[in-house]
Amino acid sequence: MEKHAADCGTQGGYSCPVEATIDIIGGKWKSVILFHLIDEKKRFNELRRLIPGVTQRMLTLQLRELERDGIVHREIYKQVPPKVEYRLTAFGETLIPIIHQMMNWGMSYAAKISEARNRSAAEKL
Amino acid sequence: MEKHAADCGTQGGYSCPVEATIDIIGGKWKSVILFHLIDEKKRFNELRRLIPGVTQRMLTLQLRELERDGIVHREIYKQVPPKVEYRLTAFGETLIPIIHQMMNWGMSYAAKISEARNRSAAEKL
DNA sequence: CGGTATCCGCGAGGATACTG
DNA sequence: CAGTATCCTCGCGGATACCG
Repeated sequence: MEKHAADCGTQGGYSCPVEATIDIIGGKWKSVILFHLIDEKKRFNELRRLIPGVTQRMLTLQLRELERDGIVHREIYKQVPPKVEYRLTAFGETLIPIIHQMMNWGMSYAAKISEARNRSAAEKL
Repeated sequence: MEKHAADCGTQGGYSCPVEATIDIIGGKWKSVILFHLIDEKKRFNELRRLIPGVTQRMLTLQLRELERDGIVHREIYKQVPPKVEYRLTAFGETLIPIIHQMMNWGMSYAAKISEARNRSAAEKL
């Protein structure tokens, strides 16, 4: 690693700072999970209900990755029936501004996307 | 579509606004491409050089998707040797705040990620 | 309730070669 | 220079079944 960081601030094996970020939140469901954890901690099946498209398996996997990366904390209550709560860690909370920005953008322009895609799909005929 | 938007502002077939956003910029290289297009338009091989990990094929594919979604514009100069420039559209520029936020986060915390991953990898032994 | 375990298809994405 | 075209692999992610 002798190169003097071409143009971005190269760190941690990424060629560009946004690459690191997308590596963390780029999973299919991660940003959505984080979105739902912003306000308050949630139980596993709560998240499942909040995210209609996700399967149990995928929710588990994505949560495990977020846990590994130090973004969410998994609290297990030793009782029957079991109870597990997920919440953002302090580190995870540093992502909130990004999620908020993504939420705002999505609310403003989600409609335009379907529009643009329909247009280009129509042109293909 | 009769449901009254559970909790997020449901639009365009997404259950959550951030889902729409990640659908646009969630591709493996899209956010990095956008990052490099923020300041000024770039030629194809310029982008290749700026993004060491990307293959020619993937760069093309990701650019085509961004073009389809109305995020980038592709300007072809009819000459030999060919010259093609990519730049953000006005719509694409609405994503700049998100990219900036991702860049800032990446610069601040990219190091912590490798750290967290190394730790959890070490625990697995 | 909150998960694993297993099987499997499909498509994202890499490698290589060729082209206008 | 800026792409297609083709082939191939790998692992994401769905479906289903079972467990503490």
